[in-house]
This record gives sequence, structure tokens and C-alpha cells, in this order.
Amino acid sequence: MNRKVRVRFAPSPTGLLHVGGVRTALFNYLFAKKHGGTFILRIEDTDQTRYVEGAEDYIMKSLEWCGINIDEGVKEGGKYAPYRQSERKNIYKKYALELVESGNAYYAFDTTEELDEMRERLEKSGSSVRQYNAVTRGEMKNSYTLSGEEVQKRIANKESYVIRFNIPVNEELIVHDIIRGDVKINTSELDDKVLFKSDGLPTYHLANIVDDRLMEISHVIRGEEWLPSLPLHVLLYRSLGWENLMPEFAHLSLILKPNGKGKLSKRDGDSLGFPVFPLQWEDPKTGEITKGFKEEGYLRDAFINMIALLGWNPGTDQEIFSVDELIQLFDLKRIGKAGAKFSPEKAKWYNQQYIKTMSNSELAEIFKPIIAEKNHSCTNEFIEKVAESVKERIVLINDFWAHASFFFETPKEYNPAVVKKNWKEDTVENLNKIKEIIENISESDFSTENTENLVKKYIEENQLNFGKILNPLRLVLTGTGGGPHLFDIVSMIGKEETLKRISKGISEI
RNA sequence: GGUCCGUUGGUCUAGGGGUUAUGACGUCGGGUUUUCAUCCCGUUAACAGGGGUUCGAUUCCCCUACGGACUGCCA
Repeated sequence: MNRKVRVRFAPSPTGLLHVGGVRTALFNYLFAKKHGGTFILRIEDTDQTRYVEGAEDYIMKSLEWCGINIDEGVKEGGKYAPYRQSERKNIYKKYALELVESGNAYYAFDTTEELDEMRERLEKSGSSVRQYNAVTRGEMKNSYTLSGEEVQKRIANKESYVIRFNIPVNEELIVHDIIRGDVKINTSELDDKVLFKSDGLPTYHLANIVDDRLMEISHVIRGEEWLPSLPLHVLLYRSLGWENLMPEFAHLSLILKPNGKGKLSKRDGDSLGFPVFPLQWEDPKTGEITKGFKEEGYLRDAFINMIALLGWNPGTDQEIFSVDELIQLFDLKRIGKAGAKFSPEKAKWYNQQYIKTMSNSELAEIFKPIIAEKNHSCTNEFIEKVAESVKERIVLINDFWAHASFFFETPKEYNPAVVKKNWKEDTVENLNKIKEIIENISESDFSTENTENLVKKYIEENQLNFGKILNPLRLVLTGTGGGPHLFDIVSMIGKEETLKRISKGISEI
């Protein structure tokens, strides 16, 4: 079937959007862009009891940060508006009634207690089924057990009721999934799902079919948790007379915890120390703050790259992809069937790769606010030099200050392990010599090359050991043992500061 | 319990009836570097198990195990 590609990401605004959700959105987006199609954001808020303040906004902000641009949606509008199901409330009932009319659905009046009772009874009896289906509905209060007049009377009396789907009995149904192929099921295994709730709103099952049809969705790409209800959805399309207009389906496997089993949850992030959400989220009820990838110092492109390769790959050895490349190469058929464990290590590696290859000026823009936050100011040129010397050392943006503070301020303390290793009896004497050399270099000649040549010349001429001189020098200048090229630091902080730090180090260590 | 989906190194994976089973992350080791990092080189380690089919199965089929999802007037 060759039709215009229209896909939707349809989250429920009940809380955070975690990496699994982001990946689902991303795959929809990549697929849409690859085929010149439309990416739609539809908010599935048919459950008023689970509404969470701010969740919808959080979802939109998260997608925005990810660069997943919405073509049609709540904010963007579009010719199929509205895109929030609560605002489409009045269009669903018609379809529910149409199904009742055609005998594909029926009224049911059972209370929650009665339903619980039924399930409990079934479970106790050792029966393998605990469903509201062709067998059990004969014992419940519905269109099949009540007379036509009784049903009408109850409805007229405004008694609460639901509309349930009438699942056909004993039919071998084959449904197709792009990722998994044909899935066979006997309809007798299905239950008579509620399509229309007593609060006047549809359930997900009805709403998603109606909206996908009305919005002319061509492909439904969603989480694996929906696979079990695919047969119901197919049956619904059929009963509504839309079988030929049905979208194609692709069910994505879940993202699992890094170690152990089960799907990734917020808890895993908390206990293992990595983010699970794109952006920071403050729980409106508890005030609890959960940090996102962004706040932890991940780059958007690195995050997207990492997410995209979780369960998908183009079949080549390439690991780094721009979003444009992802769009070019994306193919639903190359999505893996098995769940993928999230790897914090690989996430870091991706981030490091991106930082390393970014230009100094791009990095400078990112570092600028951090420097300002620490109450320092300097020229762009200087920040770019700093960026150049730290970019191969930092993994997360948040590592920046730990690797660059000494460019801006005198070290307040000295790493004890490094002191112990490098500070010997003759160190002070040596540093004083170096200090003398540096004092004799004029400000105008204070380049990396010149300072380096003069100091190294001294070391060589006196047959001294490089490490014995240079390691303590680094220690007094940076407070620690590792870092960028030493004479870059010397040159960048300047003559005065270098001398000051040598003196300070000598007197304090 | 039932239904469905899944299972290649520790992790993400390529592959596919006959291969020295691919690449990456990680690990460990070496080289480069005054240091750390980068970079380079190397190392490590996998077809869940059992039956078939076949000349031959990791690849196809079945069973088992394990894992997961679903089983709500939630999505």
C-alpha cells in the first residue's frame, strides 16, 4: 500500500517521558522524515484520573530538546485538530454506538465490585480464563442477559454503563507486524474490552482506532506493550468497516535495565547514577526533582545517536550518526525484536565522541554560562583555547569545571595523592629555579613554545629528570596531576599568575 | 494461571544451512605523552539447552528453560 506517510507519537500525560518513550517518538520521527511524511503529536488524555500537572508540557519540551520536531500537534495545530483527545470527546460516542448498532459491541452495567467478584471467582475455580468474554458475559449484567426494554430503561434512567466490544468466537486471526511478521491468535483468547467508559470518554482502544483513522495515520509505531491488543485493534478496524484503511503496525521492544532484568525504570537511574529522562522533572506533588540527560551534561545529538542505536542499526560498522544520516538510513525492518539493555557506559562514550569532535567555538558557547556562573569572565578567544585543551578530556559537559577551573582561578588545594607522589626534598629548590627562568621571560614572549623551550633547555642542560620538575610544576599550577599540555597552561594563565602559583605552592605544600 | 513476544561475548549488535561468527562499548595489556585524556596496537569473551530436518545446523521446525509484555471503566 503506497500512501502518504503520517505517523503519530501518542503519549499519555501521566508523568515523565523516559528513554523508551523518547525512542518511540524518535523512530516515528525518523520514519516520517525518511519518507517525507508527517510527524504528529497526539495527547491521549482520556483518563482524567491519571492527569498529572505539567506532564504534557514536559513531553513537548523534551521532544523539543531532542530535536524531534512536531508537524502537527496540540501547539502546532493542523487540519486534523484538535490533537488532544479530551478535546475530541464528542466524536467517539458515535463510533461506539455504531458498533452497538452493528452488533459488534454491547452495553454492560456491571459495577467494579461485580467485576472484581467475577475475576476472583474465576481464579478460585482454577479456570485459565479470567475474562469478560463470550462465556462469562452470560453471567453478567449486559445486553445479552438483560431484555431490550431493561437495557433501554437503565440507559434512560442514566444508570452508568459501559460499551464493550463483542469479540468474535473461535476465529483464527492473523495480524501483521512489520518487525515481528505474522502473529497468530485465536479470538477466543481475547476478552470483551471496554470501548466506552461510564464517564463518557472512550478507552485507549476505541480512541486510538478512531483517531488514527480520522487523522489518516499510515503507520503505527509504538511500544511492545501494545502487541497483545493488536488483534483487538484489527478487529475494531474491521468492525468499523475500515479494514482496507488500517495503518501498518510496528511494535518496538522495550528498553531494559542495564543489569538484571526487567524494564528500565526511574529507580534504576537513581540507584545506578544515570539519567533516565531527557529533561529535569519536578514532581508537582512531592516536589522531588529528577535530573535529565540534559542537566547531567549530555549533548542532544549524542543522546539521540545513542537512543537510535538501541535496538536498531543500519547493518554497517558505523557508530556515529548525525540526525540527517539517521533519517537517510532508518528502516523499520532493521529494528531488533529483542529488548535492549540500556548502557550508561555507552551513553557516556557517545557523549565523549561528540564533545571531542565539536568545534572550539561551539564548545565555547556551551562553556560560557558555566564560567559566568563561577563568576569569571574572559574573552571568547580565551574560552576557545580552554575548549581546545579540555575537549579530549571531558565526557560530560558537567565535567568541564573540574577540568578547567585552574584556567580561571588559583588552586585552593592540592591533591594529596599527587603531592605524596611528586613532592620530594629537592622539589622546592627545583621550582625556585624554574621560577627564576620564568621571571626572566618577558610578557611578550610568554608563548607556549617559548616557555616550554626555555624550561626544557634548563632541564636538559642540568641533566635533570623531566617528570621530577614538570610534575610538581603542574601540581602548583593546577592543584592536581593530570590535564592539558603544561606549557599551554603556563602561557594561558600568564607570567604573573604562574609566578604567583609557584610561590603559593612552595609555601603551602 | 493464561495469551503473546523474545533469547549471538558482561553490554549494544552484524551475519546466516558449510564463515578463522562482524563491528562497537567495557575489561585487561602495550605504544605515544612530563601527566591525565585522546590516539594507535593488541587481548578478552557469544550462537540458552535438548530433540528433529539435512551430507552438514548458530541459521529451518518442535520442545524445554529463562526473560519480558499483556491479562483494568490505565495508557
